[in-house]
Amino acid sequence: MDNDYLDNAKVFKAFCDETRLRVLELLRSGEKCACVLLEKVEIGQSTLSHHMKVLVDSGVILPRKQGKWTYYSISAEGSENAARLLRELTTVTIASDNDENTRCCE
Amino acid sequence: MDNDYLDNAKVFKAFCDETRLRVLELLRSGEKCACVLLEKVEIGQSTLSHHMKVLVDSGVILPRKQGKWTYYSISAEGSENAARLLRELTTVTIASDNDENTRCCE
DNA sequence: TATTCATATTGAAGATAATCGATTTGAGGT
DNA sequence: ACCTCAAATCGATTATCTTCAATATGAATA
Repeated sequence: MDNDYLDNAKVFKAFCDETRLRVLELLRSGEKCACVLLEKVEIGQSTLSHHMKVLVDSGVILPRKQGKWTYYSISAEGSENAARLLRELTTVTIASDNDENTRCCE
Repeated sequence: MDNDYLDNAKVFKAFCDETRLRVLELLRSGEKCACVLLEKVEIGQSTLSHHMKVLVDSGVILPRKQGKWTYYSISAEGSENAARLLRELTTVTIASDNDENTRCCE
């Protein structure tokens, strides 16, 4: 129950940081190796690793290990899930202006 | 340019915090006065005010002042903007698996 | 198994965000 | 004008996030 809020918040953490938005933008043109991301975004290796973890945990980014390298790509499923969730969170269930909840302190 | 990242990040900050997700959920059933939100979410008055500012700044929530009271509601326009932006940020422009960017370190 | 290299993890620093109590602002009512 | 009350702002504290350097892990190779 309470965890739902935290789980949902986690999804959108992917889009809340400048560096992660930069990484996402790079991945829009296709799957990339971590080393490629590292040389394009100006941050340290451990910092990139941390951000990739946040992105993967959000479900928006998919990791693929191949030998020593890790490749990352945008997950269509994860993205749709995020979009669907955002819509859910902002869908007004009752449009009535005379809603009892509207009035207060009177 | 650089500000785009920060501006975009700001939109999704609305969904990154447990308390703000609680407020959003309450607003799904229609416009609410700040005092109603205050008694339903267990936080201090100044804290609620801070969160409402973040929500309004994201564009997802619309404030309406009426006398001493402020009413808040989910903005359909702001929500659609956020949904559209999320889709934009996660849309892969080139689906090709043979993308030159995929390969690295070889 | 020893070495190399890519990535993950750890630990510590600094930056940003959340929270609260106290005060201020601003609109209504007396 | 004064008082009242809702909401915003301020100042300080605590918590969370970002970042880096150093170290550990784990896969490939010699």
